[in-house]
Amino acid sequence: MAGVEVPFPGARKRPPSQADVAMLAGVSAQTVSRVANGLSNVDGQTRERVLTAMRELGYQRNSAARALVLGRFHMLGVISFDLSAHGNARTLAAISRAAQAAGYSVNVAYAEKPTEDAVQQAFFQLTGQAVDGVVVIEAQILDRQGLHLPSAIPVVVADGAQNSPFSSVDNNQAAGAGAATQHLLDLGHRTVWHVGGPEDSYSARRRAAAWRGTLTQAQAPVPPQHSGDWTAASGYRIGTELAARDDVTAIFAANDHMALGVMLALHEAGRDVPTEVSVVGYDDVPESACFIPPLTTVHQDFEEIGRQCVGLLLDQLDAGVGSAQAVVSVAPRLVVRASTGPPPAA
Amino acid sequence: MAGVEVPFPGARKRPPSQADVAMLAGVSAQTVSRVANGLSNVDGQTRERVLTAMRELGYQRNSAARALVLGRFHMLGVISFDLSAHGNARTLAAISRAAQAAGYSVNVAYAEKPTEDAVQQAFFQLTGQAVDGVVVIEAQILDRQGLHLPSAIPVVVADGAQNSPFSSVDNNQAAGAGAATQHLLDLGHRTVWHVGGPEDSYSARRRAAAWRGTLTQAQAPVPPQHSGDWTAASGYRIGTELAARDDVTAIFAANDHMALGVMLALHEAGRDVPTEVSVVGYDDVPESACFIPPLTTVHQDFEEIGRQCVGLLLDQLDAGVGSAQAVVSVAPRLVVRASTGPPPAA
DNA sequence: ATCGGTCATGTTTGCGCTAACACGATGGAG
DNA sequence: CTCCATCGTGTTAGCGCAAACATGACCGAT
Repeated sequence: MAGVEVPFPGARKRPPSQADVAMLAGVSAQTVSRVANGLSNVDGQTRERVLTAMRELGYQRNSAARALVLGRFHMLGVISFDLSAHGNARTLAAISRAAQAAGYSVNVAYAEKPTEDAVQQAFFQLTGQAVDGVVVIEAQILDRQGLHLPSAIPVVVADGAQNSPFSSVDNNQAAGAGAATQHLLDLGHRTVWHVGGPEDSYSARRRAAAWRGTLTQAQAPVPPQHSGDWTAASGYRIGTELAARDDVTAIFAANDHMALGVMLALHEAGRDVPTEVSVVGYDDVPESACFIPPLTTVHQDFEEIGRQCVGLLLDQLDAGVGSAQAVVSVAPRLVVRASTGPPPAA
Repeated sequence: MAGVEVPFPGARKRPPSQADVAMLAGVSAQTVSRVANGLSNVDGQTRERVLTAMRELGYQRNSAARALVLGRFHMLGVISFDLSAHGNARTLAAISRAAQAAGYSVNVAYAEKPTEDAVQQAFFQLTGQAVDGVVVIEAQILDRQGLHLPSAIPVVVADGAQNSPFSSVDNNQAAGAGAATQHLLDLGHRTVWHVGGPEDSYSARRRAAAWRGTLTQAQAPVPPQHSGDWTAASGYRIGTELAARDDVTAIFAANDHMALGVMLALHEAGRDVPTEVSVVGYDDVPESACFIPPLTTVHQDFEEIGRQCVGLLLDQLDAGVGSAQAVVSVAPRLVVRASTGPPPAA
């Protein structure tokens, strides 16, 4: 009997607005706005009445109207190419969490292939959908300045090219890959073979470069590099070749899944891990501790990556887009398990 | 040197509006709107002039203003609990793809735990951020009607409870788990042991129920069920127990990662797969073909799930929220690999 | 008592867009 | 040659919100 407007099915075309709440609470719409925004200059009793009215009507701010008037959307865009890759999914989750904590939502645009066209399209989709900033996960081609950004929108690249014109956050891949290689050398291996990721991936390139650099610095011979496509199947294929060579005693794969494929190939060739061949991966996917044998690998802190991405983006938003370009590196950590050991006695 | 306005740093406070384009093209804002929406009743030459002006200014529709006036946001919300789980990440990717194809964006809300509070909060975040519909991935507690939805918003549940008040899309888990169990029985195993997922997961419950049902129907004894938490580590822990029992010759794990842990435990206990013990997983994660040995498992079509989710949501949007509740089931497929074989000769 | 200052609240305005309507020009039917 | 439908285009209004400004009540200091 009171003014309680029960939303019965089918009725109520539009959700309640500030005006509705204002009417019910007997105040002006502006006062409702002040309460909704938590401004201090509202009388305690008035605020209570407004809050009650809000609850009664189930009022929620219309974010479109709010965005329209503020010019800010409180939404971040994420462009990703392959969410079935563990690292990318984890990074997205972390970005989402960090954004949520900062009061932002995350809008995901999925680009099938990391071609320039696809990225361009994803950018349009996002800016068209009203985002305040964009994170690109594992961008491979963003160094091409050909990207025509519709407006001066902040962009942060996660695990992308380091020479890109954008701020970037990534794992210190050089440190991780270097530690992995050095670990094998320290065990006494004469050299380390590398199963790399795809050539067009900057992550893969940086891991390979660090592998090569570490070998060179240790004056170890640098074996020819093999390149897979991150999948276990490609690791298996390359592993088959490597298993056939007696002089291969240590293999560093650019990710855990390829390492898994390598180990299967070694197993089928009758070469034991780690007594005959040592294998190291990269990523520390949760199940790598249960590989046969448990895999020595490099652990990455995706949560930190996500936090940093969102942090940089919000910084740029506050400081204006022209602000300084930042490059943040997150330290990885070598996790030693049972897949590595000293080389067989020569 | 033409009128191409290059966005130089710091300049240009606000992006161009329809009015700006209209000015440049010498038409009214309404005509620009018509062109932007692809309406037919615009003269060819006029359209060209407008399009040229749009390109010159780099015009993009302001989706906030558009949403404000239309009451539609062209955005779908997705609530997810654990993106590091392979299936969830794949489902999200598929939803994103399908949504994009339908002209919708995807807003991801990450709920840490599938508690009612967290879901409620995620819902508020999404509806507050202006979405037209919501997909909940792997909801565990949505049967509680206690969920207080802010408005009559379409909701579809992917892989959640089947008795929920919402439309749902999921894998036909009964068929998949049944096929896995039957496969082992057909090979001659007297019975099949089950390593289940967490008790509060509907997916896990349904797989376990189908396993039990298949055994019962075949008049095979039903061994006690063990429950893990989807991780390889929990599979390993349970696998250690099972490996100690001589009467265990066939194990069906509720996902591939737990199967991996089980196989490691069997390996360490000196029990060979598949000659002594057969193992089947669920999910067909891409790397399961490279487990040692390659894993027999159940393949799920995540793309189809994503498509169906988006389809149902858009149907509800068009038909009104009161429309019929739909339950869609996507058929899984048993993939037989090297981890299963006949039991050892008794 | 008078004044400037503070506080709570109301009023006005416009963000960018599209639905609805208005209007003039054209064209075929009568 | 008139009439009305059609077509291309312009005009107006309002979506829900918050910034800017306006108002009036109250206060302590003079």
